[in-house]
Amino acid sequence: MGLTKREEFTKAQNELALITKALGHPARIAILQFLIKSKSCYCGDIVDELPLSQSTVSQHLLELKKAGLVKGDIDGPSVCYCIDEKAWNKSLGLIQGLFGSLKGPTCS
Amino acid sequence: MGLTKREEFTKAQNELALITKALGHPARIAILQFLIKSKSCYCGDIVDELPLSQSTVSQHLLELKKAGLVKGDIDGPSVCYCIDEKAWNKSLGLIQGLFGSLKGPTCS
DNA sequence: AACATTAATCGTAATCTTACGATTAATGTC
DNA sequence: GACATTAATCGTAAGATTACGATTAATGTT
Repeated sequence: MGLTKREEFTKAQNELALITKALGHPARIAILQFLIKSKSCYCGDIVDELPLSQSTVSQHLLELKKAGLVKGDIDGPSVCYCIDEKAWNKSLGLIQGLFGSLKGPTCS
Repeated sequence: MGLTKREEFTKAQNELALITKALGHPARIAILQFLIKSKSCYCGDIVDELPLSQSTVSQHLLELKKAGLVKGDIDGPSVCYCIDEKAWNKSLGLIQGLFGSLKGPTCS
């Protein structure tokens, strides 16, 4: 065992889980907050800000990229990481869809 | 290595990550959706609905409980699992706080 | 061309997660 | 009290995640 039964769940469930999973680490929250507050950013700037090594930050950025939250534009020898605004808004929509589907108490 | 450096991040970052991490598995999304759509629910009902064993569902429910999204009220030999509405709304607020902090493009 | 800078990737180790079956604990029913 | 039902917990196996240092690849600078 030890492997998630993704194929047993719906595409929508997997999609939402992929996004929230990417958000499920404090370092990745910190990276996103940094990208938002300091505008356009290089991996090196994030490494300077966070208590993690360059390779670890690079790995977290890859997670965020796989979830679609972030995109990286090559800029010379650097890569400029930015929030993918379209995906960002869509992701919030998916999350709000889940939270908003609760209308009243689920039990009394 | 192999262990998240939680203490290096803020309490708020860890709190948000705990919630999103709990949401980061399709089975747990499915469980929450089931609790919402079918109102008050027992673990056994969830087991019948999902392609997972009783012990695995129990484990996922524990994850959701640790994140505070769900609470379990003992009802005879059963446990009635419900969305913790207060925590639910607070969680959405935290997530919206992150998403809403993006005002414009992070890079051009 | 030689060198510096930047970030991805590789290799590795520790730990966590996911999943299951089996067992146990708690409650209710006969 | 014996038995059934419900769900937690235990034990275990496979695999994923987190983290690091070292290396590599790509680009820019001298």
